[in-house]
Amino acid sequence: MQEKMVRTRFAPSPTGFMHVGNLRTALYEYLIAKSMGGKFVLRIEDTDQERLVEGAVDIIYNTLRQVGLQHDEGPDIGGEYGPYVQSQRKDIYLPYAEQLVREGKAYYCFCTKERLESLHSGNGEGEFGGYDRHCRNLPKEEVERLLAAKTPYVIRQKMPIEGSTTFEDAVYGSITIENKELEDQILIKSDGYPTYNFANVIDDHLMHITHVVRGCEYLSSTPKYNLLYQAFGWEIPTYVHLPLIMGKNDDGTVSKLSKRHGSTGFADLIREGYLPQTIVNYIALLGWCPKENRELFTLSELAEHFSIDGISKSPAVFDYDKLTWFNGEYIRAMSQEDFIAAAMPYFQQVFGAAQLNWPVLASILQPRVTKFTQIPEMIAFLKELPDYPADFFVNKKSKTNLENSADMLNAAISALSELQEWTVDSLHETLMGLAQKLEVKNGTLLWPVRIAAAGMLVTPGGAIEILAILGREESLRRLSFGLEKLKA
RNA sequence: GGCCCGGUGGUCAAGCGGUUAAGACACCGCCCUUUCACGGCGGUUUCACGAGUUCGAAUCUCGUCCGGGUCACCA
Repeated sequence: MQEKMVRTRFAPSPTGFMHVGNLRTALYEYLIAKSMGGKFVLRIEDTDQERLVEGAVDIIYNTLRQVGLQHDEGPDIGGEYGPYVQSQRKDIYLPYAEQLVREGKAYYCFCTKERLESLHSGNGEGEFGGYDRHCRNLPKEEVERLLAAKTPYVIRQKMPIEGSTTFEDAVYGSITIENKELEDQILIKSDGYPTYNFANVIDDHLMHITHVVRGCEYLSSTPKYNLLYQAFGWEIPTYVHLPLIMGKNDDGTVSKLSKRHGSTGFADLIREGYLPQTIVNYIALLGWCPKENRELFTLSELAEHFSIDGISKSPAVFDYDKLTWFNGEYIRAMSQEDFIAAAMPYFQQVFGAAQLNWPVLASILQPRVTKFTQIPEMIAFLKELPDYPADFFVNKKSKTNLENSADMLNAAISALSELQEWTVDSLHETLMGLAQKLEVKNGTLLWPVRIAAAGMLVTPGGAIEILAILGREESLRRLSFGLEKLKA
């Protein structure tokens, strides 16, 4: 019993933008292949010569590399079934279309765009506005005459007029569509390039793709694919249609995720401070659920646990809150070295080239940050003391008021002035010892110290860490300044 | 509008004829605590509706409603 090697393909068009929906499709294609020991193929679909975008292919490579979706075959690394760029395969498609013409399964169509447009506008809304099959039964001599006269043409597939077509989808089950709903679709465009649908079928067959994985917006065109496979007598692949990713609109409704819902491009999310592995983990769970009750997965763990029967049928709303939670989880799981390295650009945004006690700064930030982009705002107070009112010193729970805050600050300043070493440990020891000596609760001493050191009610980290980062000189300056404020 | 596909809390979702209807995010409360966060504990909130099948339905069937997708010489 030898199973056929599973092969999936990611077939993006180089549009210059990697939508998370596309990325999720790529992810599932990768996971389906890898979970079954198969191969994942990258194919660039650039048959639309009018929409070519400079550098767009590099964006595809970069994105796949950042998230770790390493393909086994593709334009950059080659493979047995290349080339892997459709524009380089241009000559492959026409002979297949001509074969269908010879066999009476397709035909030349000479209709002008103008005529086709009039067809669409002719009947009112709601009517089936498809092609009227004007050229389907043109006399042979007429076809030859028009061809000889170099009349521009397209090649269309003859759809059955009667009956219905049924196909199986691994997610949605058995789906039947009446053939009369199907238009005689164009296979070869007048510029000689194949249409997306046609090239897709030819390439998938030639590249031995076993699982055709794509968004379920293709569900209703799948019968056309099937009919094409049948016309050639080719084996039909396993279809895996994925539920759509939706975005929430302002009015509470949902629709296919698009730019108006916020950042929907991979690059946008990265720019906003999300980690590549966060994005992978989150979108893996949008439309798929593991057998066990668990949410945190690395890419290789996903490949281990993925299975098609866990794919959901219903559309999923993209939730930025949950994505942010995932990001926080990944940030907290980082080693301190990695965290510092990743946060350094944001540190430098505030401090320039200055050197601070990065480990202490990291220790207070890492459990609090959910996106790296939050960092500059969170640490700005360390660079410059904000203006703050004296009543910040008053806190009921810590039992502080204007009078005892001044006392606390006074005591703290004299104790800290004596301090030899300026570290978290020595500061901790000194201030805790002082509170004990003064017979006040820790909060009574530390609240005013923190307020004077930070100038803010809410800070990342406590008084001790903040003093440690500030250093002796700046700390004492800020504490004295606070004391002045209380005396005034 | 035709056709296709969906519908379990605000969101992601488990569930495949018998469950007190998991879990996560978000939200609220408590604890921890020098603020916030982290962590711990607890809580509010769900099977779209109506028939039918069945001893028994979130699970099966039909209808209704709602939502989405699709109807190109785009991919």
